[in-house]
Amino acid sequence: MGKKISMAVIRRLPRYYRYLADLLRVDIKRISSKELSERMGITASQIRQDLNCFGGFGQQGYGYNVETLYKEIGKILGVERRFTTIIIGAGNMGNALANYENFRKRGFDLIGIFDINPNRVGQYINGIEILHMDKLEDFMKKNVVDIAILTVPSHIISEVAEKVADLGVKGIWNFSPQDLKLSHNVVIENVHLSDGLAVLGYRIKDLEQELA
Amino acid sequence: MGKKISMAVIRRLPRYYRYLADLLRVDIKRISSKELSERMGITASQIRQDLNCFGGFGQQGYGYNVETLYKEIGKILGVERRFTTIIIGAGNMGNALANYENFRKRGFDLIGIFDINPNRVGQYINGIEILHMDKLEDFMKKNVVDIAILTVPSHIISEVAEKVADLGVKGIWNFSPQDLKLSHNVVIENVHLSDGLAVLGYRIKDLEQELA
DNA sequence: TCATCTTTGTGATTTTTTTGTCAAGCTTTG
DNA sequence: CAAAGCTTGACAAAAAAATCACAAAGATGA
Repeated sequence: MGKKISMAVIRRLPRYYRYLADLLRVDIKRISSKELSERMGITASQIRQDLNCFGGFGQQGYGYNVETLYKEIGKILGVERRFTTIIIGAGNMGNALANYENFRKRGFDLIGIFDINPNRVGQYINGIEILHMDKLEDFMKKNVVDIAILTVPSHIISEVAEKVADLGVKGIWNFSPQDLKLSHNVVIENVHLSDGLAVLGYRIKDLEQELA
Repeated sequence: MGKKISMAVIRRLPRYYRYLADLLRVDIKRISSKELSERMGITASQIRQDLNCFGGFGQQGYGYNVETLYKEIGKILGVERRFTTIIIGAGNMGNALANYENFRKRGFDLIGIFDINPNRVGQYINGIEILHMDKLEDFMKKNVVDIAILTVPSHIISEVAEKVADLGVKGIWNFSPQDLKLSHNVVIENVHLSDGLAVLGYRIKDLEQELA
């Protein structure tokens, strides 16, 4: 019955969602796969095939209703459901993420921030008090935490990951350069910012050689 | 002659590079595609094929010399060449990136930080003074800047991008939620952190349904 | 209302990516 | 130094992803 949808498609959904939000903002009511393809720089065919994985949102001769499509993709991504998150590691990156307003709009509610540094504990970020890691277990017993955002140093990442997994998080967003792998039934997304930068470097070198 | 190497392969290189760095750190001298495949969770066949795109670094019956391979991949990625970078936008994310020590190790040297906020201008991050955007043009005429890291609000992103492109950057690392597209010969990597989070949300929902 | 246009959804086709297989060749060991 | 054991590189096969192409159906406009 449920034909599995490929990750390639899933990873494009947030991008569709962003473009649709842009259209909504400028009050465009309908859009054809052709026009969207021009804006996004992908083929119309791919757009139609992607969207069709989730059901026929379009209408022949008309295209897609922007608002409907936006809501549908939001539903697929879980914006409606909402997820609670905590940040562990209130360093520079943790701080930046805690201040990122967009997450809330996309369905993610930050409900706790933890650190081990006594200078940080007790401070507030974006209205949320930084708690000591000692309080983590207690906190997670009193609150449902869907996602742990880990911005801790590499050398403790797996220890912290194991801990939050044991305490019942459903997903981990890992910002440490160390890849994470757990046995638990926990979904993991590893970020690796510098990988993107490295690819940028490669592409620059490549372009230079091509032009030379 | 030069058969083009696919992006799929390129995007895996930084990951190989990280794993090799780990091996070096624990003083492992040689590694077979088989063992590396077990550590990385991909097939040995893929590793051999990936590495072979750039030349035969391995040796039958022995495997790959970790140090050699590490250096070779570093060369491919441009670590040897090094790139100069500036950060535009000294907000939370700009601040976090400016403090990220790993970039230097990976071949990227931060040489300037710019902002428009008078409270930020004059402050130092990681030993670098935040300059006012007014100084950007002058700075870029006196210094070769390879990469501009843009952590500015969406509504000014394309303006800033155009500017740095005109002033000669070769690459842009874009952290604004708005996709960038320029006509110039400038390489662009869009980051979109929240897309990753959205995918995490999807995968959690998906797993829950599967288990239900 | 009818004819023309537009645009979707879908199956077929092509391209790309990943995986499997094995001869060739180096390493290791006694 | 010969035999046994590994492991690569290359090619073939399979799988996955992207693109093409078109019938079907609604939209538009006279």
